[in-house]
Amino acid sequence: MPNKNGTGPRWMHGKFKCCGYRMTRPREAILDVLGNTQEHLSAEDIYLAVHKFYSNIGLTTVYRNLEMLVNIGMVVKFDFGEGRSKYELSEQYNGKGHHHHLVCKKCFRVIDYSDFMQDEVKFLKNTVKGLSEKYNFNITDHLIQFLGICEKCEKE
Amino acid sequence: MPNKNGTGPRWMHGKFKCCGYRMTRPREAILDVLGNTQEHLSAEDIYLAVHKFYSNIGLTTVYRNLEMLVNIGMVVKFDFGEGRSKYELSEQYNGKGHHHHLVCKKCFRVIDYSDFMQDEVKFLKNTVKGLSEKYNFNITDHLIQFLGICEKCEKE
DNA sequence: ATTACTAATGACAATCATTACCAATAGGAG
DNA sequence: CTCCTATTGGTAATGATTGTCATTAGTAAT
Repeated sequence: MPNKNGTGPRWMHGKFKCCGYRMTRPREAILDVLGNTQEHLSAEDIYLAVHKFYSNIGLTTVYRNLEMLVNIGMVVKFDFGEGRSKYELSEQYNGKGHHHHLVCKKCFRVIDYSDFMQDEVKFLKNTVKGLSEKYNFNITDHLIQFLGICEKCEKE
Repeated sequence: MPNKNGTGPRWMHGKFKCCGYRMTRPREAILDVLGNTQEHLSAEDIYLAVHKFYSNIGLTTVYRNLEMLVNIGMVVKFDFGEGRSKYELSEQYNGKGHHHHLVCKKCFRVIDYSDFMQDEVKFLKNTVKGLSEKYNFNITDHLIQFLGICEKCEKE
């Protein structure tokens, strides 16, 4: 599984070393799983996927590495209100680019969108600058999410 | 404590009946606590506050009622990444009006802001309409949050 | 007021995601 | 190849939230 069709985790061996981390099999496997899906995976989803190939990699290790990957900015952690976190590669690595989510409050289905970004950019530019100054707050990220009822749930 | 300085929970006796719910002491107390703070409270915070006045109200009841209040739209539940949810009265009731949050990733301090809303409104108008149509998604809410490092943590 | 019906409660146990611990293992610099 | 120490895996612990169930208390109708 590692390096499946050449897109494997060779990406960031460099990045890891820079940050003082070692490249290990669990890390390789976790990044591979995240790199080969369009879904938003939970820690357990990732554990199960990884487990098929390396049955000795433990859930604890998956959690630990996800935390580390979030810290160095390679992975983003989301809470869609399901009671467990979901993870995806950050926008430099995920092939989706900058996007946000539509979340169904009923079934928790998540739709990625990257439409209307010109409006968002305009809005953010002003707002981030203004808020940073007014509140002396070093803004590094934003979270934009639209909640509601998806097409399927609406019909029921 | 109920009806402290006249702002008590008489508000919504009507609302409750409409929805088929009964007005009970725990509900009154929970709404009172939420109505008399500017903080973002956890279920346990609320339990402790309520407990001072009515020591027989249980934590389970607090959870159950918060869930119900969220369902009927009187309370909003937030996840700021601390591992437990925070609650506040929804914007019709909280006296703050429409606002969003600046969240410190380090200490989890939360700053409410309601600045630059004209930019937000413009952005939302277009985007909500466009997304609803494109994805056949009935958008009822949005979540906008800015993350970063607060003034205090920046200094450390 | 009193009654009767059922929503709501409180105490406790159970669940489930996430973390802490610790002895054993394995990157990788030299 | 060796050594140092980051990393691991298994298990136990934690902590927020939810399920259970017998008891209590709103409230609509009498």
